Amino acid sequence: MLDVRRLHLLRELDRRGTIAAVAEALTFTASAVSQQLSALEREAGVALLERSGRRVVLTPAGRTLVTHADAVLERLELAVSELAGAREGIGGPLRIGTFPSGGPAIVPATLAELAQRHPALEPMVQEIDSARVSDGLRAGELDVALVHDYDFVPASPDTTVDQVPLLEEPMYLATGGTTDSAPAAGRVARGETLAELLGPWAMSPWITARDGTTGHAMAVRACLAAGFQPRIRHRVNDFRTVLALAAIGQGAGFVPEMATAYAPEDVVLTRLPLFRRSKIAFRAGGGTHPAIAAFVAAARTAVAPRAVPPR
Amino acid sequence: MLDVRRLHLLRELDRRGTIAAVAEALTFTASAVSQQLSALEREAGVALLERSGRRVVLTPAGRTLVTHADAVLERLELAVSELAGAREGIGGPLRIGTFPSGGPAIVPATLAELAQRHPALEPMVQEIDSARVSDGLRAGELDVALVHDYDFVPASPDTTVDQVPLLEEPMYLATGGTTDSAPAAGRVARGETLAELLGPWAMSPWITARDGTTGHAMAVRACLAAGFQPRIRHRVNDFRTVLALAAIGQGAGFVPEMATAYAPEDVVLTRLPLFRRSKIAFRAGGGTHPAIAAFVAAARTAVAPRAVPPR
DNA sequence: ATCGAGCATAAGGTGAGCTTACGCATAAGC
DNA sequence: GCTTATGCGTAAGCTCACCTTATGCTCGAT
Repeated sequence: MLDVRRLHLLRELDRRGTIAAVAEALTFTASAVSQQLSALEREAGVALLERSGRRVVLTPAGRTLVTHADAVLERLELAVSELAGAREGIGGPLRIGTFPSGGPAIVPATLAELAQRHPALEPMVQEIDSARVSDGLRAGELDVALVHDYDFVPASPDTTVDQVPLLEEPMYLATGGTTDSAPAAGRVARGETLAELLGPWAMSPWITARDGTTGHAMAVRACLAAGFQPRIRHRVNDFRTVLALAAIGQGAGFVPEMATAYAPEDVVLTRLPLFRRSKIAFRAGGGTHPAIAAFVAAARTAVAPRAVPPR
Repeated sequence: MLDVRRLHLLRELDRRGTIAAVAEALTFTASAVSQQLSALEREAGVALLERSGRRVVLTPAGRTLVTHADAVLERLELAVSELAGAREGIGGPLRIGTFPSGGPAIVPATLAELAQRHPALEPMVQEIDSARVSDGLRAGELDVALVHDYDFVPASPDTTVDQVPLLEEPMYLATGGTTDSAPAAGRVARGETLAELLGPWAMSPWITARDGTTGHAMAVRACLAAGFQPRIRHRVNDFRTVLALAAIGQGAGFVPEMATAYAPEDVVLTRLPLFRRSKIAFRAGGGTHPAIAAFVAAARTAVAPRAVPPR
């Protein structure tokens, strides 16, 4: 019988790319991982990896074996969830990951709701980039996470992670009355196309999230879709800072609806036909875990009435 | 993560009923199994077994966990099969179980076919009662097995074992010309009902397979369906012996079509609307294993043209 | 050319998991 | 009713699988 712990290592190798990274993620030495993968190859009787430069890559046989590993581990996760359901009461630690802007807006309300319903639960919140969430979930550093994606930035499909929708917010264009190169017209009416709404700000400086984030990618691609390449002047992730900068005429930026509550008086907000979708992610098979189900329910209550209705 | 080896033990406990039986089957001591199951309960955080007299029975949580164990182990079996497919060439030992009457008829022809196609394969044949086949497969003592069932004796469904049909044979009634209480009529025409065909022999002595076999159960139930309780005089499994006894007027018996090739001259054979279905069984998920697929193909060739056409 | 990253192997320590030994409870047998 | 056998659990000890440390090799980058 194939050793499932070793299959787990192979799966992580497929995801993370190097033995060293797998070892680091699972707090082993690289030597231990290398030895176990060698043992797995012996069990399998087929070459699963081959060296490529100073790294290793999976052979076709190795990659198909990873798909089986995914299936096995998902089923084990489901079993764990059902066992947790069989234990009476919901309690213990729950490791929650959240994208940074979820911190002030969604998380506190959710945790308050959760604490009221399940006092024995010990939530542990940790900010984490959406891109690193799936690694964190698989490594067991997280049990559940708030993530989001935007139009123009499709989330990469990942069979090891399940997601349920939580919130769908329109994005707003934040601009100031006295922007360097602002058009003459002030507020623009709703309902027009993205190109029409963003076009007037084509020559304006822009405020986006930092490079490498999905927010940054969204901003650039939205502007490209509107027909121009944005000149990015400021790169900040915090939406309150974005709003403050826009208010003093330092450029145009995108903010989600949630952040508009913090908008200064003199910022001009234009609703865009562009959406940010917040979701709750957890390990595939973990949806039936009572603590995770409780978190989902609490989050939905906390963001109500703006929540996406449960399927 | 739940330990899959322990889940395997739990599954075997569910199937075999006692820890001692599991230990015996997997060549452990009962103590080792007991300790591992205790550890599994600790992992699970829920009671999985409880004592009942001097045995243990699974709790509801334990039973649902077994269904997950089945799924996980099936997927692992599938993974092993695909790995074997990735290895070039088919070779190594193949442990084959067969019901006793399959020995002379099907097995040699299949093995000859198999040896011709895959000389590196080392088939190992072992007679085994159909009732014990699924235990043998799960314990790894067998890789593939010839089994059969009869009308009136439904095979118990078992999700851990997959089966493919091989052969469907009519059963024949074997009688002698001078049976103690034979009816006047000799050979009976085909196509009549079971009651009409068996009825004349209601008062005859009968020759059936030994108690506790499916062949015995089939005989009794067929006679009951025909409206009488058979008086069983001889209990032998070997169909050639059944035919010889019937020929000398010692009673009526059932034989499958395959056995009719060995019928003595003076035995009377009557085709019955009653069938024996031979199948090939293997561990769930093992159907894609190249050696098993090769065995199935060879067996089909060997029994052609009487084989059930592949689906 | 030098250095660092990444992987593999050798050698050694340690804990998980096995066996043996024993005790207890229950069911069966006389 | 007492004895016996069966089945399970715990205690103690041993062994080997698996991890760490140490070392070397290869490849790519500066």
